[in-house]
Amino acid sequence: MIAVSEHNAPSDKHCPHNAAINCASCRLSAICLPLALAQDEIVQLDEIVQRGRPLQKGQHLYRENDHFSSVFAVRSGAVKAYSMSDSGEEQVTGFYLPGEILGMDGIGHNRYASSAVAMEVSAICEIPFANIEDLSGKLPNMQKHFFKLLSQEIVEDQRHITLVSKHTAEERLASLIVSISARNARRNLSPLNIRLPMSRTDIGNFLGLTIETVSRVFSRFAKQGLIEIDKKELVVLDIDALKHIASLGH
Amino acid sequence: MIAVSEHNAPSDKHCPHNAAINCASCRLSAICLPLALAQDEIVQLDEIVQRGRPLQKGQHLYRENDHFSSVFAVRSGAVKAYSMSDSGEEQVTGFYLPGEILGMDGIGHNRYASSAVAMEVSAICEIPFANIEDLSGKLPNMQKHFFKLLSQEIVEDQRHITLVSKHTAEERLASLIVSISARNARRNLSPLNIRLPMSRTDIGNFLGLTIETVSRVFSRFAKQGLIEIDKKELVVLDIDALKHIASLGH
DNA sequence: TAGTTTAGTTGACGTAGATCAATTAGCTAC
DNA sequence: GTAGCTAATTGATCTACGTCAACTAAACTA
Repeated sequence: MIAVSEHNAPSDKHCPHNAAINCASCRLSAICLPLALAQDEIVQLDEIVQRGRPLQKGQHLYRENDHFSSVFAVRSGAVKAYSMSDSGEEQVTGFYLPGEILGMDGIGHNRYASSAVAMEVSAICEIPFANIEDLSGKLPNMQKHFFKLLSQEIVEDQRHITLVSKHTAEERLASLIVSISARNARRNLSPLNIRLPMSRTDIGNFLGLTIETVSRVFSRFAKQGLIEIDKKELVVLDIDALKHIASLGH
Repeated sequence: MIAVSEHNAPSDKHCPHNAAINCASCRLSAICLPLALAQDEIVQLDEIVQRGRPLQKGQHLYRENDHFSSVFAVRSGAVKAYSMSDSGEEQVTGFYLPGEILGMDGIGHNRYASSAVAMEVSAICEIPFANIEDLSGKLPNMQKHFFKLLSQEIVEDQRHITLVSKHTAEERLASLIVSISARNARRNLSPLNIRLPMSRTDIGNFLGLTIETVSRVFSRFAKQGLIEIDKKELVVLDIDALKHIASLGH
């Protein structure tokens, strides 16, 4: 099936280190950090990127309150970020797919404001932030891009606030499906055949719903012929209807 | 009363332009942009800051989708940011008090993602972002500070997501009161005698509640002896109890 | 192969907060 | 002074989603 996340692809499974020897040759370069840089600048970025062993499912990339030192790019797999409130309940703050950057919440106070854990086997690029700051002083493109990245995360978080505070369960779930579909498309994966890397619990937590409500809404969408869903395998049958539901007012 | 917002102070009302001839002498310098800069760097910041006429209540600073060019610092008064969803409903995304920076949501796509409107007569400093980028290239302190500012806004937005998706009406409102109280304290205003610059409608919208629920919770807090409230005049009687409620789990 | 654990589904019922509606109190206009 | 507004409060009722509980089906293990 075309939509299976690429961490299952042989290349990643058998030689994860070779999957991207450098940023210039990485197949995510068009959507990841190199996006904003010129050829010779990518070389400089490349020198500071660290490519580690792949993370196993359940392994943490960093934990809330850890000393902040790096941001991370997902190369394959999927990562979940979550924070713990004073009262001990978990809040999933984001899902990160290949080409996406996480860890930027640590810049403000030199400590990560959230924990990040692999939801499946994942290859990760680590970029020490001190090096990013140096490079940003030298390369205006780099500085501009990071300002943009941070600002875009603000905008997304504000959209998410609207989603969870003003929208129904159906609108929230439709919105998540549409978002994942669009992010799949950006990576040249099928936007209609999706393997959800996260559990119902994570989805519910992220959307401010219970697992039961998530399950019921999935069932309702299936009954209406908008999707087919079997555990984590999701087939989108009517993306336009979902987009319409996602953009509905309350 | 000590807690009245300083836009009512004669100095601001009668000579708003003299209130801060430059950043170095501005009484908000300890909490605003100059915070992170050395003396000689503040001079450079000062050269790019534009201090305009005060905004009247209801006047806009910028509107959603306007071309992005500047970020703004509130010098006196209070500003509300809000965005309009596809479906036309308003979402209040933040309240900005003196010393606070807004407009950074525009960096990512060169258009403001929200509108900003004065909730009362407000003096505003405008800082063209192109100049900030230039200056950030030259002054590492400046670059670092802006990265931090952006990151902190991300962290705050994520806290707000938790607030509206996992907390009760009482916890949300207690949280807002505690936040405004703390921000008053930062400006050396009374943390217990507060003049709320925003309407019940704005509070409800910001917290994901209806105006009726906001009103009822205020009344309940008053009945419990935690606050006294008369329209926009709020006296905090038991800040510890409010902090406790604000940090409660769901 | 049965026994336990974990993720997900579905149903019955309860509740926090929304909705609808009536009332009050300032404010402006004339 | 009173008519018309708008912001806020308070009460009565409704409902979307949460809670509690029973059940199914993988997946793990011993």
